[in-house]
Amino acid sequence: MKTRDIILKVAEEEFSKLGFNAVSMNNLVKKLDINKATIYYHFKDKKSLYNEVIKNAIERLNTNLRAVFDDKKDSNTLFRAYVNAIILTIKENPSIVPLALREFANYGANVDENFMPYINEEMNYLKMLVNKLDIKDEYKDMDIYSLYSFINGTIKTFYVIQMSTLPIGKENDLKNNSEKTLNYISEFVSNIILDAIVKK
Amino acid sequence: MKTRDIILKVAEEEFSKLGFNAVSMNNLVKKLDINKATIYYHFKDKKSLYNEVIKNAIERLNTNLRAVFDDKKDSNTLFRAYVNAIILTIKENPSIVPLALREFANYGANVDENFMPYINEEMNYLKMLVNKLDIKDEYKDMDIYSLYSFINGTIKTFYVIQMSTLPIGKENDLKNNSEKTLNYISEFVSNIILDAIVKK
DNA sequence: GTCTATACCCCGATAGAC
DNA sequence: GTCTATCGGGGTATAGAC
Repeated sequence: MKTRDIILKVAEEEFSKLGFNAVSMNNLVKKLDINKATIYYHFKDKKSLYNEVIKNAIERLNTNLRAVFDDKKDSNTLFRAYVNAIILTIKENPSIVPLALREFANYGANVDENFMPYINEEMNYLKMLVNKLDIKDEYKDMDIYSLYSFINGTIKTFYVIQMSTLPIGKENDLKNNSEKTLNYISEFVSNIILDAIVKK
Repeated sequence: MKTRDIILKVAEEEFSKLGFNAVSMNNLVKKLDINKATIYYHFKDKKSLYNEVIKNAIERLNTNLRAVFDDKKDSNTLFRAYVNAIILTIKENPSIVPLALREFANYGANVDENFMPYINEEMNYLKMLVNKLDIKDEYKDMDIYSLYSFINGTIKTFYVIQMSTLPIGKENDLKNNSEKTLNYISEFVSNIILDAIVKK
C-alpha cells in the first residue's frame, strides 16, 4: 500500500472519530509513524486531505449503488437491494457514518462544488428506484429528499445509537453488534417503506 | 437577561455551527463583547460550558414532549402531537439539530452519565406512545430505537439538507424555508408510520 | 520521498487589580 | 462580577538537508 493511501486510510478514521477540527496533523503523524512534512508532500493542506477523504467515501457508496441496477429484478426486490447496498458500504467501512453525520451537521459547508456530480449520481439512483415502484396515489408527489432522509437518517442514527458507549439501546441483542444492527435496520427500513408507500 | 444566560445562548449557537473543537473561547468572547475571564467566572471550563448547553437543549425537548401527554387524545392523534412536539422544539431553537447530529457522530462520547435521566425521560415518552398504538402483529416486536431513529433521523437529516447551502433539495419550494420544511417532514413522518405499522 | 528544525500563531486557562 | 496581562502548550505549515 502506497504512503498516500495509508495516509488517506488513517485520516479517514481520525476525521470520522474526532471531526475535522479535533484532528491534528501532529497526532495523525504519530499514528502513521511518519514525519509531518511527508503529509504536506502528498497533500496541499489539512483541508484538501479532508476533501480527498470525503470524495473517496462517496465514490465507494456510488460503486455499490451502481451494482444494484446491473441486472433485472422486480421493483420491491430492487428496493431491498438498494438499501442493502448502503448497508454493505457501511459494513465495508463504518467510518462513513460519523463522517456523513458531521457533514450533515455542517450543512455541507465543508463539501465544495466539485462533489456535486458525486452527490447527484447518488440521488439519481434513488430517483431511478422510485420511478420503478408502484406507489400509492397519496405518496405520488412525495419529496425525493424526504425518502432519502428516511433511508439514510434512520440507518445512520440507529447505527450510532447501537454502537454508542452510552447505555442506550442496551435492552436488545443488537447493542455493540455492528453486523446484527445493520441487518436489522436494513429490514426495518425496507419493510416500513414498502408497507407504507407501495400498492399491495 | 443575565450574563450567564447570554453566554449559554451564544455558546449554543456557536457549538451548533462549528462543533466543540472549532469553537474558541477567544471568538466566543468577541461575539459576546465581554472578557474571556468572565466566562471562566461563570463556567469551570470549556467542556462544562458545552455540557450545560446540551443539558438545556434536552430539557427544552422534554418540556415539549411532556405537554403532549397532558390531555386525552386518540392514539393516532397523540402520535401526530408527539412528532409535532419535536418539530416545535426545532422551530423554537434550530441549533438543536446540528448539536444533536454532532453528538450522534461522537457516539455520545461528550455526553456524560449525568444526562442519562434526561435521555431516559425522552425515551419513556416514546415507549408510552407505542404502548397506546394499535400496532400490526408483524411490528409488535419492533426495536424501540429503530422507531426513535426513524423519527429523529429523518427529521434532522431532511432539515439540514433543505437548509444546506449546497444545491441539493433545490427542486422544491421547501429549500431554505425552515417553517415549510418542518411542517412537511412532520406530516411525512407521521403518515409513513401510521400507514406502515398501525392497524387500519 | 522522507527527514529535522523551526517560524509564527492562537489556544485554554489563571492571577490579581478594580 | 468584570477586567488586563500573561503563561505554557500545541496548532498549521514550510525551508532545506539527505
